[in-house]
Amino acid sequence: MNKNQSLPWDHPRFRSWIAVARACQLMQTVLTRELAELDIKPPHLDILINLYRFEGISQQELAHKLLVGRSNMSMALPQMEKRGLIERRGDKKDKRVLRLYLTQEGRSVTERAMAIQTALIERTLSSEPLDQCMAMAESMERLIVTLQSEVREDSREPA
Amino acid sequence: MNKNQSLPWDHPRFRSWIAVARACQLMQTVLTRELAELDIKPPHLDILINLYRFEGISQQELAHKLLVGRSNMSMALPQMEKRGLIERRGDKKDKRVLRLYLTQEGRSVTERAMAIQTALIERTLSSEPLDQCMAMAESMERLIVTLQSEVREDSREPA
DNA sequence: CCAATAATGTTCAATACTGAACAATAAAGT
DNA sequence: ACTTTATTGTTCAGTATTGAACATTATTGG
Repeated sequence: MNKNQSLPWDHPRFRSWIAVARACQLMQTVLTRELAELDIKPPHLDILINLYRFEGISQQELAHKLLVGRSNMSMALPQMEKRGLIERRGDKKDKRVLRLYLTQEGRSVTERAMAIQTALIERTLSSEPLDQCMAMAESMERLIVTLQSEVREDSREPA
Repeated sequence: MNKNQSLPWDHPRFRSWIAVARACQLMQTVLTRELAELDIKPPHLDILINLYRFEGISQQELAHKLLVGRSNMSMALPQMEKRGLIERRGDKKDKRVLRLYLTQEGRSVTERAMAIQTALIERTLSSEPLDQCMAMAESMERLIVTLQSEVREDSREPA
């Protein structure tokens, strides 16, 4: 490895990505703080939002969407069920799978939490022109595809 | 909250940010996997890189740069010291502060890990035009400034 | 039908992160 | 000088995340 020439922070793409990662981390921090009034944390919000969009999803599918392990869901979901935010009902056809639903309370909390998150994002990104945001989104979508194929290279998840 | 009109995923900035967050998460997953051969994880790499750049930094300063709590460093650094990657020496002037240094081994591991990370980023971002990357970086820098001011609003960290 | 294989969710031990309470040291105010 | 306040790092209990081993149920191949 050379003296100075190849230091990572001299690579423009490296610097760019570090900025992305840092912004994400900060956004997470601020979001955590703002969600505190609803007494939920970002991981729970991610779950709620997915249940809001995809009623009756299974634990496995949910874990896959969130890029976390199944055991994660097995720990988190019973908590949320005890808090009355969600419900788990066994699938009629397949006794192995548990299908997930929001309760009335869960739906209400989710809507308030999404309002907070959306407001934070709109506020934070408001200074960036819309076409710049869109361009960024397209870049990120491409990255996601690339990275997902790498992830699936050695963990044999079907989709 | 309206029926359909104000669903978060209809907001372009919201969608953009979700993509950013997802890409970050995936990048982290892949990086974790690729760093496994050096037996370190991303949080340790972040520490190592900062020690590489800023020799003799204090634990407090390091925690601040990494956006984590001081207790985090108090847990992580002794481990890394036992592994022979870093050294902690008391400051001559101020007996409270511990200054951090890479060992020879630590420097070597850091260089190999940075090579892995840089390669991953270059490979993943290679399909994005450089000026697009730079534009993204500038957007992110602005976000970081905005978000940092929010973070400092109620945690009285000086800088 | 029955054995082997796969899929789904659970449990458990290990690891990581946080915030609050704490001990030691330094700086400021009197 | 010395009392008060601030700073630095540590400890601890609580929570989150992971991967491996496991139990239960489905599917597949004879």
